[in-house]
Amino acid sequence: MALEHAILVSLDERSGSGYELAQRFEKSIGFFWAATHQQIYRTLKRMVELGWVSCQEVAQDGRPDKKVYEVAEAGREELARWLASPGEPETIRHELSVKVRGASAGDARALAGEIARHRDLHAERLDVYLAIEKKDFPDPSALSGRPLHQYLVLRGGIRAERALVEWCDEVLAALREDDRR
Amino acid sequence: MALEHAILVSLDERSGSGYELAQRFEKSIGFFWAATHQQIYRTLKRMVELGWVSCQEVAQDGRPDKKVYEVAEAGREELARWLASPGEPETIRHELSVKVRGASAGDARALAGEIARHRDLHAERLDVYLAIEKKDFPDPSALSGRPLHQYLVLRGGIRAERALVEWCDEVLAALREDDRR
DNA sequence: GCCGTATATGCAACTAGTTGCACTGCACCC
DNA sequence: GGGTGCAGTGCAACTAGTTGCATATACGGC
Repeated sequence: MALEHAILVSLDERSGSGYELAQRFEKSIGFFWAATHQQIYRTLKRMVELGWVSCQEVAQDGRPDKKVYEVAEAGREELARWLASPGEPETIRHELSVKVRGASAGDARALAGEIARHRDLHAERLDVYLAIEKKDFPDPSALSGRPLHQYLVLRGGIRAERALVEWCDEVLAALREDDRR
Repeated sequence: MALEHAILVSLDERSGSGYELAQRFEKSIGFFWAATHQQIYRTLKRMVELGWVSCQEVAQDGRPDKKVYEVAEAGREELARWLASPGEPETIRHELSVKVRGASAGDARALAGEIARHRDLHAERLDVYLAIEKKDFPDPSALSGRPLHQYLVLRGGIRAERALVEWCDEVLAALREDDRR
């Protein structure tokens, strides 16, 4: 499992509470590793037991107390070990492809609507990524170390979303053409 | 869940046993929806209970008996309903991106080796897809209906693998450059 | 005072997916 | 007659992920 490791990576960048982590998984880390707050809280608990992170309760005024987590020495070791260890390529589960493949069993027009919807969702995501690229990484060739790594991951997101948008367009064009005949 | 639907799509193309389905998930459907034989057998059982597929035991000579599954009327209806119904975009879980983002916490050289390995895996997959494209779809503009849909899904695989190979190359070049400085 | 929203954490029950193993039948080879 | 390997089905136990709900503090608006 990699959720532990995704959390280690995030806490290594900056210590924080479960709540803060959940927000990062909403808007940054979550772009390439999705997780709900439930998963995060449960996993943090386990990681404390493993000694990978340490936990400190912090009282706040105007807000409920929070538990701030920090990567421990054992966590840093585990992270380094995991980074270098071979992993399987992802198991692919792409629902939209299943739908396209099954198109003959249903209404091709309705399916085209669904694909157009996904096309727009991916185009939106792509725009978000491109905006981040422009704002946070105006001069990529000057990057080094951590910011470089963050930039490279963003580049992966851009490539993936762009590929999806283009594929949706290809599918839509082909379905339209097939419909005309 | 979409495994039921992936199975419906596959059985709609051609009826078959759990074993045959498991093989298709290894080499064709599995390119975009992964499933083990365990999942398939369990799900087929459930689908019989739901009335989505019918099952017939077939004696074979020289081999153990098998159960051949076929899409039932209710299954066809369910498939048509599902095709037109909106689905969420996939929850992304891309381990390699997590590793790149965490690169600063470990040995960048070792990580580069891991990325190169994945690059080759994706390049291999890409070659497989391109070979299928060349062999099974020599004239894409003439395609229609089911073969067209199959071709379009293959095109998605090609685009995705190509994007991954190119991203790995970009990451490797950037890490090398950063290492030199 | 009540409602909505944001911060903050968590249990319980469920669904989905993985891993390891077990069994049968038969063919083929040494 | 013993091993290997493919075809074929399946249970049991586990890990991972989802969903619905519960709880508490506190700020601001009506």
